[in-house]
Amino acid sequence: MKIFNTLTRQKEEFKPMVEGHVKMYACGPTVYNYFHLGNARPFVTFDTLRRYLEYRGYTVEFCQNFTDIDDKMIKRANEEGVTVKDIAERYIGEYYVDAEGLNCKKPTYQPRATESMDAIISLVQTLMDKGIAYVIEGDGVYYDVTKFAGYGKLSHYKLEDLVAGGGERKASYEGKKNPGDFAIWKFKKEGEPFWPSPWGDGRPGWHIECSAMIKKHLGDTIDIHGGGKDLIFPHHENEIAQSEAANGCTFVNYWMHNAFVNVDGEKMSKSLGNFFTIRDIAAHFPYQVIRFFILSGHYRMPINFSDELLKSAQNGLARITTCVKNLKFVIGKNQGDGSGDEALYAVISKAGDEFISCMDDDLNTADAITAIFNLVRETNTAVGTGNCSDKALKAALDKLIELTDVLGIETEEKSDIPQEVTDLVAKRAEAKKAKDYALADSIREQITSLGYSVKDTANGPQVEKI
RNA sequence: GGCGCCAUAGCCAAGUGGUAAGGCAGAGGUCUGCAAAACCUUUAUUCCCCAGUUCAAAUCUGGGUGGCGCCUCCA
Repeated sequence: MKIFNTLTRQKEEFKPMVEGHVKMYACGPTVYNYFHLGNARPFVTFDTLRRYLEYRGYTVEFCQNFTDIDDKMIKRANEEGVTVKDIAERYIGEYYVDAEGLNCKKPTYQPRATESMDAIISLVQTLMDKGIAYVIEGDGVYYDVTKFAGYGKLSHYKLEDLVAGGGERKASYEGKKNPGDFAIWKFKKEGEPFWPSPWGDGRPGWHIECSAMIKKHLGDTIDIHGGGKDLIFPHHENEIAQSEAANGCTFVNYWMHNAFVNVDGEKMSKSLGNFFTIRDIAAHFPYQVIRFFILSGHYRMPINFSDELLKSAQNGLARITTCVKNLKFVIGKNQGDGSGDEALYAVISKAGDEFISCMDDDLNTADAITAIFNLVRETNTAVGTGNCSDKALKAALDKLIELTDVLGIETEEKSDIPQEVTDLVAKRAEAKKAKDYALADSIREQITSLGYSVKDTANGPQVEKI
């Protein structure tokens, strides 16, 4: 598999440290609110990567954190007059509602910053011991970026440029040795939660959390680290600085960054106020459609969000799910002689190969979906000609479910048809047989009003929940 | 000012040196009592513009134009 590595800015052959085993980390949410579509993109992307690696036989240790202590958490808690912990508990709960809706598998480890204080303090201590961090009285513990030679290697920013300040930069220089220095421990302020530390009560800086949690759960060096592009600098650059300076070894072998979700061509973000939460979108479109929409473009390309595009994704996904439904319906009823089996098996095998080669190419889900669509079309044709055996059709069905499952797209339906509906379907079939179409149509209306649809096929009436 | 990304049909979107995938929407047709689903046909002599390299470029190089992002919390 090839992965585009932000560090080298090229696609590289992916080789995990230990054969057959992958350690990966993705930055999780700051739990002060519902998450929006832009936030969802990395969750879905890296969940898909994880699923694909597992599909290819790797054992994956996947860690995704919860940032449950930071300025926004505190602000939110103060606004509502509750504790930071209350806010965290609430939005971690809400996170799971949406993440599960989007069919993101639970990561192997989901550490919370507030439950990782030992690891965080220990890492700060190491940086202090090595003379890389320093204390600013009444402020916090800071990282001296000039003490790490590799600073800037991920973002490809030069320290001079950062120091020069590039016009827009408004970093406070007060007390800091260099403008690029950043807080790894912030001393407590009135009304803020704090934890004891050797340098004074306080709370961790944002960047140190990830470094500490990665070290604790995955080790000093990991295979893959992912996140949104906007985290490259300063967040991930700082993680490298902290971890490599402290541990004395390579921190991450492959850095992956997804592009943004745009609205009218502009980045969806909380500060611009042009964001749509997953919860809101889910009120209009099924979660599966949202996931499918995210995966319909390559993760390093920006995608635009609009109602029209979601609708288009919904129609496209329906093509796949309809195919699965139709297959399930026809298998067992079909009288095919098997003369088309060989051709169908070839199509199934080809689709599987194509899917893998697309995904191997830097997780090209857009192309992988094309492989699925090709399988759908060929399968529909096979069903239409009616010359395939149940066994071959079942193989097509299995392959469709297998491939969509790698993408985290559910095609399985669990709804049972109530007896009442089944009876009506039978009644309608009789009416049709008697050519009493008026009655047949009125029964269909009854079925529809009960929330089901019935369509006539060569293999009899097919019922499904609307 | 520094660093970087993007520009392909009505819309979305792959392809990144070998002669334009796929999806949505539209049109026509087949099937069907009707409906639904499905299938077939159809929609870019051409990939923002200009120049160059090459037998060959949407793909490489240079220069434009337009849009976006990071450098500050941000997925």
